[in-house]
Amino acid sequence: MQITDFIKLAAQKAFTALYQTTPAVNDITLNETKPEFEGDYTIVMFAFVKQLGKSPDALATELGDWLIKNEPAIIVGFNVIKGFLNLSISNNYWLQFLRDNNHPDAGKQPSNGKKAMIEYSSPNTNKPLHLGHLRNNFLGWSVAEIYKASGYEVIKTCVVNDRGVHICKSMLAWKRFGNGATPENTNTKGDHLVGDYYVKFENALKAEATPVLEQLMAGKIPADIEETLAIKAKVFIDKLNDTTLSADKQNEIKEELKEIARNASSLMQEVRSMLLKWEQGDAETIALWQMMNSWVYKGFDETYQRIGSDFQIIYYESDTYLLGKQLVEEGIASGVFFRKEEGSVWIDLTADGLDEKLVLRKDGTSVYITQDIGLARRKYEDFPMQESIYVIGDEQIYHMKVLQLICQRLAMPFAKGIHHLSYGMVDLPTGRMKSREGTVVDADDLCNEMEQVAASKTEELGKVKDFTPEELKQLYHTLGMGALKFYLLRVDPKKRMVFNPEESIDFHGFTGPFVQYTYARIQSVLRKFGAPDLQKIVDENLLPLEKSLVVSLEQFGTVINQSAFDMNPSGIALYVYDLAKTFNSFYTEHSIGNAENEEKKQLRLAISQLTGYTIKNAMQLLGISVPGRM
RNA sequence: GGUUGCGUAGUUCAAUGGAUAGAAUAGGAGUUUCCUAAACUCUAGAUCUAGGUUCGAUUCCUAGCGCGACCA
Repeated sequence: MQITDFIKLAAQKAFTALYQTTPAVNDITLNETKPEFEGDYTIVMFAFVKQLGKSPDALATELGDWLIKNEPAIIVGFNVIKGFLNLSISNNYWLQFLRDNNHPDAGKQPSNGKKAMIEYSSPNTNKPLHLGHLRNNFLGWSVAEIYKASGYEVIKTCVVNDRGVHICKSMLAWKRFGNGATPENTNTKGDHLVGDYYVKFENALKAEATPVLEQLMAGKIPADIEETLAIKAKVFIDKLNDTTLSADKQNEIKEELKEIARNASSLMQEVRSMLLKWEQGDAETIALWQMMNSWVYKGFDETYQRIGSDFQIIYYESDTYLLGKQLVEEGIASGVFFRKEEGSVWIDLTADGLDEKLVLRKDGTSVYITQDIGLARRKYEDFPMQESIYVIGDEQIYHMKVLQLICQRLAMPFAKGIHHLSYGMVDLPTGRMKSREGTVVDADDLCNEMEQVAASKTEELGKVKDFTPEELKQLYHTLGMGALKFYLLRVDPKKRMVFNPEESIDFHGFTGPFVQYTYARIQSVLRKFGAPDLQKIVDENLLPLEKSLVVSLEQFGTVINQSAFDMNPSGIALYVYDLAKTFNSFYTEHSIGNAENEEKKQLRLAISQLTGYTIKNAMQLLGISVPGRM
């Protein structure tokens, strides 16, 4: 049991014994004691003052007295300051903790018998991965590791959006401008090659649509435009003549007209007919689609391997996009959905504060949510889990809310365990990434850059002369990825964040490499002095100076559980950085070699070793590896 | 327009309703006979505005301002 849980339970017993009232454990506020006060843990008394009709200080004193009398082995002293009860934990407890936990699995929790599925990454097959995907991947991987460490059986999954308009655009451009280009004959990574043709398509589309847009903006509707588009265009053109509109509104209208111009183009018509052919199973189209997707997958695999990402089950949208229709039919029968007169099918979510939501069009085709319902069911059939976590950007919060509600209405057993781990967009210091303006940061390029900077900074320091080329390559990879992952994971996922390229490759301060450095430093200590001999440490009074570090080490299990509960790796990053910092600070001033006596030396070695284990395990939860030397 | 998220040092991030709001970085001043100076020690600097709830509010509530997202 963690010491914090122990104290809370003890305090609960104390309340029962002293005041015949038993507060819930969660209502007892327990903090680490601030360094300027004496003690290890602090109970805040104010919450109980009113109910018990005593002053905070009187309560604290009575509680403290009871605790040292009834738990003398653990709680050995207390002081009361303005309603805060500061408790001192016995040195012997901490020493025993060091003895019991000095093993490589430090901090990991036993199995809780529950299963969780984590969906992350979920790329489109028309473009290479970019910075936003990296945040997604790192989050998904990390949360999976955190869940494992807190006792879950975890399965990682990925949903590949491999069909639809976007990939048809790349296919069409390749057919038109490709001249038989392949990844091999152009020496280009497959996902990048397909992405290049997507860009070529967009450029060609722009060239075709611009003159049309200019006419529309001038109030003219071209004669060869499709009728439905012409009607729509007229509506917006009329609005455009309204001079009282704000600049924002005018821009909105301009965007609408742009969309119309794009849709009116021959290129978009071809894309749509290509998608239709795909849906009808046209052999030539399918073959092209398979070939280009296979290029993309090969490219993705390379990137995934490099950034450390894998999946136990991969779902392809082309396999699953028809799922869900059956469930809609069943839902109509059971009254969850209703059919409107013109034939479309809806669900009424007004009782939950949302509106009515379409689940099947009047022509019987599905919408996104239909597929997602089907896939949710499929996932459960493949892996009956209690928790189903979706790592998806925060622009889909509404969509995910709807999905969960529908699953609940359909009485799916896992519905309550659906969590949307939403994360904010990654911005650049100059603003948001825009593909149209070419400011998107490519994942492969970024990884290259991180490793190069790691190399040049390391060489500057000149400490790696005895490394083999293979070791160096490995080290630069470890450091570069460590910096990148730590930088993206240290921020609360739900917040939008700024990615500053220069800051991300900084190796000082609150960074991955700082923690990696501390680990390497500890390994160096252990190489020099050997493993600690715990049996040699018998005097518990040696501990006080190093206690803050031991207290932090003991906290690791609590931090894991909290991070799992919040589905937020940033707590781990904060924790491991703080641990590394405390270690560095202490052992820069108090060297192990100069310890006053052998017992003290062994104690410091033991703390160093456990710190090493803990750093390694914590970093593993972030998907970051640590070098033995650097 | 409706729904929703976010506003904290110059900058990037913290703070289950708790003690004097923490870090990092940039700025200023120091520390290399000693296990890794990619380190350490000082120093200066912040809660968008107005109300409310509370013994106590960065946190909860209401309104406003600013930025974003989603929906039509």
